[in-house]
Amino acid sequence: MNVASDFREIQHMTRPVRTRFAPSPTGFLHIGGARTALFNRYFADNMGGEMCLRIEDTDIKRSTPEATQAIMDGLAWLGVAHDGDIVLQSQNQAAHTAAAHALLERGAAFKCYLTPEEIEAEREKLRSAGTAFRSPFRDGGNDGDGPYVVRFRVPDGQTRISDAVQGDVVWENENFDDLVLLRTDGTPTYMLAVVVDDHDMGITHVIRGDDHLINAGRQQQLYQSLKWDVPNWAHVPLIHGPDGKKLSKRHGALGAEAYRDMGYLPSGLRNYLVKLGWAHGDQEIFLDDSDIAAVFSLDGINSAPARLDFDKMDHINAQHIANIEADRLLIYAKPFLEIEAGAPLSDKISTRIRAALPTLRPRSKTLVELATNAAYLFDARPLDISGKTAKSLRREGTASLVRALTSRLESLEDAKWTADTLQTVLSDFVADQEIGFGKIGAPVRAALTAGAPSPDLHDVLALLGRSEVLARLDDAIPLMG
RNA sequence: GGUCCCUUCGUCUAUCGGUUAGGACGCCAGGUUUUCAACCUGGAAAGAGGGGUUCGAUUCCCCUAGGGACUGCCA
Repeated sequence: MNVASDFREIQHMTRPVRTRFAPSPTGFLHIGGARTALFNRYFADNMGGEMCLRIEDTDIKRSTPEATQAIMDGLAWLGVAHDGDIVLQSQNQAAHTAAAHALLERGAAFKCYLTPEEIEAEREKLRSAGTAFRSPFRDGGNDGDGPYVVRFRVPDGQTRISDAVQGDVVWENENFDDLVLLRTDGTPTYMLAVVVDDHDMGITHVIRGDDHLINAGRQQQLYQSLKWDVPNWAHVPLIHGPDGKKLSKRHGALGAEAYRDMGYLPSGLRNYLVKLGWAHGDQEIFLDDSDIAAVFSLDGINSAPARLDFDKMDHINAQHIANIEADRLLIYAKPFLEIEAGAPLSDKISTRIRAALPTLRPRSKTLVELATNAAYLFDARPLDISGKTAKSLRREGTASLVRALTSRLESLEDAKWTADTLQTVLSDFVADQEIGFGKIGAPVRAALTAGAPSPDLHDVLALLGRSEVLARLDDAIPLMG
């Protein structure tokens, strides 16, 4: 080993970790892509490195600024930050074509004059024969004319990659096509562009979906022909739907924004997603991302595909709702509350909801549930009480009991209108009347909440406030037996 | 068709040749109880099938079956 290669070796080993998330702009941030982004982020954080974002827009026809924006919005909502500027692959064409020409010069690539029709006929034959495509132009000497593409001349032998998740994978090179590097119009293809960009960006670890596993073989050949260092590979299994099939439109909920709209907290989704296919002992709940980053490693990633499980997602999200700080919870919950209320929240209602948070948290797995659980706080008077709930009011003697309670409540001044004193008032009342709590509890709850899910009665009284309670009670008296 | 990847409770997973195969979600039963939750206790529930290797396989190897990816001048 000479000094130069020795130096390169050391440099390679000490190169700072740099990962990348490289989605193609297809319209939204795919939930599987979101998890890939998370893996890249946590791995980089764990290694004290960086994660870059690159948009794979080599296919100009199918790429739009809107789609790119949608992905960025998705990442922003999910809370996955990237380091440095966003790289648009389409901006690096010059480097891509330069690499293709370098390959051409050293005979690792060639010009192929086959027409699309000829190729199609050829592939037809090869498919039944079970062999890979080899261009008749690969060995030169018979220059054609007319339009051509630049193809990679697949080397002989075999290709072995070492994958952090899948282990060592070996292919006979005869299974690889002579793939296109430059199209007829001179534009680079994806396969060339990724290699050049990953190299130019100094990417040390390529962490992506295992639909790219075979591409890693192709790309490694390219790296080697270009005489570049091969990055570390990590191909993570795809996410499947609850039915075990590949995630598709049929399953709904493909994009991150769908999960946002279902009422998941970004931190809850991050927790669920990173735990899907990655394990660290028995720990399931990670409330703090830095705890994940501290223990995240590639060899904790399972090599089998995982199914989405909404029950588990709900459970993890519930833990995050229970623990996130109030201000942030309110920010995320606001749109859901306003949908539930059908109107913007008044200051009075907002204050009421904030006060109710401790009772709202433990019964809400999603923000949608939180909003429905908060409905009793902002429902307009008079409440619409019907069905089974109305029945609990009609019981003989209820009206007089409630009136008795009401007079005690009326005598309670505003300053003493707290959950604690109200609880005492209620239990004293029940004791004095020598009745079970249900006898007064059920109708009062019906009158105050119309049967909507609600916390302990004294909490309901405290949260609603003195005048609202008295008014709602008064509203319901005529309905009582 | 060809190449490659994958296979532990219903689901997500732990186990890095020797365990009563552990945890979580969900489910069931009980407790608490003022609706709905939360919470507490307990329970049922797994190594795809078949061959090897080994004193000993869930763990290593092979075959079969099943699932998946790729097979584009898409990414």
